[in-house]
Amino acid sequence: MTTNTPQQRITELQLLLNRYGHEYYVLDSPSVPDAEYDRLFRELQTLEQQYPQWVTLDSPTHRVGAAPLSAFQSLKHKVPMLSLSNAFSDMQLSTREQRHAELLQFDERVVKGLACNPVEYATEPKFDGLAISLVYENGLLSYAATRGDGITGENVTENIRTIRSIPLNLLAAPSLLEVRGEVLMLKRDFEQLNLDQAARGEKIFANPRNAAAGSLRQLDSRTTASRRLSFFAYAIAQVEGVNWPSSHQAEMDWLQTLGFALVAPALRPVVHGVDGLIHYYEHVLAQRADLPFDIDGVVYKVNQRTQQNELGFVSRAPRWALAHKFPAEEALTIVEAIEEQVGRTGAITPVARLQAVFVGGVTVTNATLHNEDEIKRKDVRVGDTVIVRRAGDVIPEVVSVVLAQRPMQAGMGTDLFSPGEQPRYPAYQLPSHCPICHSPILREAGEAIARCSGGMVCQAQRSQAIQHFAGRRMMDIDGLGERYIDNLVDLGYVHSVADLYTLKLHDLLEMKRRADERDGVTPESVQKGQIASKWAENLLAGITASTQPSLARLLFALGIRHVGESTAKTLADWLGSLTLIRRAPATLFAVLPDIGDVVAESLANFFAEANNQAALDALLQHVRPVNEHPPAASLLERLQTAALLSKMGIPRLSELRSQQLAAQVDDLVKLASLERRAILNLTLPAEVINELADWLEQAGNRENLLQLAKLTAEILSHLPQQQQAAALTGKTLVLTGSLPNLSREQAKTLIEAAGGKVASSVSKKTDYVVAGAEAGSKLSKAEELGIVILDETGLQTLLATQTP
DNA sequence: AGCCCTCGAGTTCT
DNA sequence: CTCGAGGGCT
Repeated sequence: MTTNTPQQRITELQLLLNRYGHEYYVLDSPSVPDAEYDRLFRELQTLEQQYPQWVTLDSPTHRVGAAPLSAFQSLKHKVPMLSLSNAFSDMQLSTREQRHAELLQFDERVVKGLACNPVEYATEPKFDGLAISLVYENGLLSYAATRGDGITGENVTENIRTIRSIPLNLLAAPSLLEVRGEVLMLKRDFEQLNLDQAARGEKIFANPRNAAAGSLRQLDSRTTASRRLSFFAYAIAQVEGVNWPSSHQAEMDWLQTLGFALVAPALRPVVHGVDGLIHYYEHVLAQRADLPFDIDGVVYKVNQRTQQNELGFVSRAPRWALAHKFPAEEALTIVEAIEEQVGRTGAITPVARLQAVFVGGVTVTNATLHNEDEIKRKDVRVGDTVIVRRAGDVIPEVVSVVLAQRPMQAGMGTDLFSPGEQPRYPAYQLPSHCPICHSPILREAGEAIARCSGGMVCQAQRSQAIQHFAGRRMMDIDGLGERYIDNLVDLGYVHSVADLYTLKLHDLLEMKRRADERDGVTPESVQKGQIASKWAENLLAGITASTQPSLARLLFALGIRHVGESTAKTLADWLGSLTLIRRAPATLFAVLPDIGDVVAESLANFFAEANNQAALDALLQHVRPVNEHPPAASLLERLQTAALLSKMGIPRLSELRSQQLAAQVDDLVKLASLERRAILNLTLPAEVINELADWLEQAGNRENLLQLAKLTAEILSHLPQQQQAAALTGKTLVLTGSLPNLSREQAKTLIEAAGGKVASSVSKKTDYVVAGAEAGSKLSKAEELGIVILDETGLQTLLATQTP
């Protein structure tokens, strides 16, 4: 061996070890014995310790992990990690057409969209692991992130570095490359890990997926390094510096030459037409158990990129790809009881308590039965043997009852009970009264869900209202978990959300002590007391930290029916202040975008309730929304008399007629004060006039109109004086494809800030379409309709233009 | 009147 | 994640 400088030797060892590692972990064909690898590895470690100045980021020694983090940082994806549409095959059905109905539909849509048959599809197994995005800059792994919600993930770079089958530097280096793939644990590594864990008396993982997730979520990457994780690439999200390969298959082949691990080519063939897809599905399903890793289905992608672009996206999923899931694993168990849960809105949900059964990788003991009709349809009874599965691989569900195994019923000659006795296995009956507060349970006509009528009288609803209030997306009160809320409510320390803000340290400690006593938990020692007081201090800090929410969060936190995160934001953005919102009539709410009659009524009803107003007053003693502002300038056009009139629910008053009417009585006050005679003189079709006159004479309508008029005048007077319209006031834009520098969210925020509206689909009313890379069908539609199409620069220019 | 999409609400387990 | 309901558009 030639002797050279330590620096040269370090580089040499790094290259060698990276090559051997690649052979071992990616190609699965090592060219040197493990002992030789270990020897070189130790030599490199020693040298690097002596000469830390020559250690590089991509050194294989970095794979042993770095110092622990205190938390993962969140990281915004440059290109969102989309999800795929799902299809299932119903194995119960006999003909191929019935079994694969959803798959056939997919192919049909693709064929139609491309005018090409048969279409060339790239296939691959659908790994049951964790989706990860890897970003390489000039060939070096610069960061790695989890999928998260698809927009924002967590920075797990340190942990990812320890995965041997992920190259730290690429064999050829585009200036930028973002690769998507799945981190998972091979079955054999999972089994070995559990053996090791058991030997050390540590926790056993339920399945490879959980083991992989648990390992990747370690804050101490040295732990991750000790677990054997694998990575398989399946997509490219960004490339710069070289041409983007022209097909999915070419992308994959290229990734392989760069050093990424892929599944064996036989498992990812390119097939033709729907027959090819079905054949591939059956083929993979048959060998599922023999694969070295868990999969939960297969994925089909239109192979040619030009065709992918042609098909584009529907909302968040590409139209050119489909995840075809295998039927979920099913298991038999017994229904031990059916109990009712009471939700935040009083919704009564029957839940089956099941004899514990292992299915789909976890032990299931509960399964929702959704509602009364669902139970009736499936006829689930206590004592029944049922088939359960994890729907969408997450939520357990009762598929059906095995009637043949239902214990014998009355009159069937059973020895279970004597003649004349009630049948022991009666059909399920929804209780008439709430199990918690005993208020009547009511079910509105046409609704699937029955609700407890107790409102805030019901302790279940009260404590869940508080839980909702404290939630992360609402007031975000740290340290206030479900159990503590229940205790605080049960023991009478908290009756409504405002009470949270007057809690004192000694209240919390006393509550804790009483709860422990009640539950028969004896406080063991002083130490335990310290833990409790630590918890109490944290909670108080969390409560204090929540006193300055945004208006939208506060509105969402109130838990008004039909008002979620997005509606709360609409209200906050358009109306701007709680003072206005809490006394607005339904019609004003209904004027806002995406708020119709039902939501508007729900809001008005909430604020019409004296108790709610009082609770809100109490809350405002402690909490102040920080970002209240005057109503949005663009509210003006929505408040024009004609717009309001068409929202008033006056029979026969269409939008057009509303405009005609508004032209004659330009103000609601005037209209409200008109005598019947005067109305009859208006120039509108006779039947409209009559209906209008009748409507005005009906109880309350005239008053409503006046109230609305007064409020409108008041709002108008609060609107910002400078009628300098923002650049995009009243314009509707549609975004399609991905923009080079702006995420969808950012673009949307900018457009809205300029007074524009972002719609999801192109129609005649669309003013501009902003198209980026991989723009889909929305672009072609825009072209058809002759709508102005902008790129990102065009959008920026437009935003910068101030129309007077 | 009917279709498509988005939003809200409910749920399980680690 | 999934269902159902509400809202907006054709």
